[in-house]
Amino acid sequence: MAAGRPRSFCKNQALDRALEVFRRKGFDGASICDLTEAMGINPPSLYAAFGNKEQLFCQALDRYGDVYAERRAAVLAAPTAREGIEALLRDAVINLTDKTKPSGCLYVQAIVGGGEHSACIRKMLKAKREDSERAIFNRLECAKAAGELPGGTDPAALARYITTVGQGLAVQAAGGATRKDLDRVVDFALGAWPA
Amino acid sequence: MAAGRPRSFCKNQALDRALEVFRRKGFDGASICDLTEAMGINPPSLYAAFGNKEQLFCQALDRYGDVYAERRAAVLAAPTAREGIEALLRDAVINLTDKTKPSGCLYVQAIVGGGEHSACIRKMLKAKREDSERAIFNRLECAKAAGELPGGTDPAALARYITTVGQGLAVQAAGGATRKDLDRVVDFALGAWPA
DNA sequence: ATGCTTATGTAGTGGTCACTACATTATTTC
DNA sequence: GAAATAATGTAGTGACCACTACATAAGCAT
Repeated sequence: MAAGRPRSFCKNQALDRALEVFRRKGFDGASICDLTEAMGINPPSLYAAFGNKEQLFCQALDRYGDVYAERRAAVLAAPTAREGIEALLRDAVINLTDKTKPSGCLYVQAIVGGGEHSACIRKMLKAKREDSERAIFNRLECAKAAGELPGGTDPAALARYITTVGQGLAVQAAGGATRKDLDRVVDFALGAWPA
Repeated sequence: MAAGRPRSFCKNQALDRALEVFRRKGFDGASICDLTEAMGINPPSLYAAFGNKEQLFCQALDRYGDVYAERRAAVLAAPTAREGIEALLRDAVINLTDKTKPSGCLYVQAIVGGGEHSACIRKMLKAKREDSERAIFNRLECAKAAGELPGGTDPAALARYITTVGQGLAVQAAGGATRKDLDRVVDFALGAWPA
């Protein structure tokens, strides 16, 4: 069994480059030419390594989601749920307004943008969205069990509210809002915390 | 001076059809063929009446914005700011989840989606966004003057928070959230109202 | 070294894109 | 009715799209 010529580029690094292009131009707006140029490879290498444009997008979404799932887990591990959620939103603001990258969130863009994605992409979007909301929900349920939340609080609804605020922040960032603007939004958003 | 052959279609109705296509497919995803088919006209008529694809999109955005500006003004006219804002968000939920139309908001989609729009489109998006936030801000300032809000409240920040929640709702709707889901989000969001 | 396997670079493929030339038709003005 | 004007339908235009055929290069096993 022979092993063949080795790949001359790092798959994850290429994915990160592709992700940036998708983030800046959207799925439809990003051409294979844009992508290959940013990734530093030629079309046949892209297709050999990633399948096609949709599958490349899926893999970029997957990687992007994994990276942020780690951060999410880290900030949610704060002593109290309230601190964890605040950290989550503050962290989101920082990421969304990071000037070294295109503003906004790839997930929000993919959900709202195109609209007619393939089944593979829709599935991935749904899964990652649910992962995120479930992580928040779990933290809240845990908090409720610990007596941090009033008895009447619905953790699922609160989780969805927090998710919605996060998505709103992503839209704001894409529209050019500053970090200061968004931090004040977070201040207000946390005012909804059940007392 | 002669007047020429009259246009055989209603410009506003054609704009509404175009708007629906853009809303469903996004700017990049909507082809001229998609548009002309939905509008019931041929390409030369489209170009003669609207200029080009970008200008058509601009005009669709303009019309869309005007329609919702009216609704906004109507609901914000409620006796108190708190009632007005609640009505605004409840109305948004209803519109965003209207099953007879593609879910979501064209503005949010345009802001978050593509990314590399022409100057004309970016200008329009910015203007409409500011119109919306200013309408909320004005209502809040008026409320503050009337003693409805605590002295320390920053109407600009509150207006941005409300706008952000509305944008988050649009993302949720685009992602398939139900009216019930979003109404519960609004319940929480209003919990942030300064006391 | 030779054969096997896999990645790479060059150079395209058909298809669709936004957009338009042109002849024709419909309407108003004179 | 004739001239002027403007919208319409047919049928394209070159450009760019996602994607690939093919010859070559680079590594491993023997």
